[in-house]
Amino acid sequence: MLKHLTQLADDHTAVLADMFKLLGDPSRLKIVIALLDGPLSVGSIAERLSLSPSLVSHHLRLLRAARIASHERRGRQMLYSVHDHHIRCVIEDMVEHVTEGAD
Amino acid sequence: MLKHLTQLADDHTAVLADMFKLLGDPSRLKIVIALLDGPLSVGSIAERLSLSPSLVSHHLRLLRAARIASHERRGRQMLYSVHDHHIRCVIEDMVEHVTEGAD
DNA sequence: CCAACATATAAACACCTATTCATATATCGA
DNA sequence: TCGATATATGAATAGGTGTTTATATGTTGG
Repeated sequence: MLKHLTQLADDHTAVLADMFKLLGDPSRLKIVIALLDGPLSVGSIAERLSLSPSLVSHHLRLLRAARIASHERRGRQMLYSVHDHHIRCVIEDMVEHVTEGAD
Repeated sequence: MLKHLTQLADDHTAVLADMFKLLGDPSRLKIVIALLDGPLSVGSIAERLSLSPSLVSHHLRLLRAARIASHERRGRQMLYSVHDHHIRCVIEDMVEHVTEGAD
């Protein structure tokens, strides 16, 4: 178990940073937040967020590679979901940080 | 109060994304993690992480602007600290996501 | 005031990445 | 199988960004 964050090895922090970087793009963050509400197809995400299906697909591939999103085929479409609940915690904590910061 | 993350306006998610983007750089993330252990001067951060003081100063300016870090003068050096506790939560949650993902 | 130290700032560069456009793959209905 | 739909992939590009180098600002002690 990890007691102090300072014990993190360099390559671990690199992986961590990669995760944060993925959430650091507005389009991708919106996609993740949309997925938190429940599984969605590529097309419905694109429509909701006014993004091209191609762009959404690109982003989803990265999110999948980082285990942030998972996918499952449903007919001719792909249903994407958020892989685990920690992502929701991460985002909610950051929302609190931002809203508290607003004086 | 915010019930669902999907209620976030576009400009709010943009601010959120900016926060994540800041943690998305390895050097900056290491700086933040180092600061979680307690206040540090620019020079000591640079020494600890083997980064140039100039680079550390650059990053700290961005972290300050995002209210992730705060600073206070102590003699001729500046003591930097993490602004609030949510940042620690965010990072710890992400650590859990990453370590769980490793099968 | 002056030298030494600590931090900040500015410009420049190399690298990365988000987006678009075009094309490919895959699934279903007829 | 064929056309239509849904998603994925590849190349190309424009804009952004981390890092370095050089210089400036500010603080302490003499």
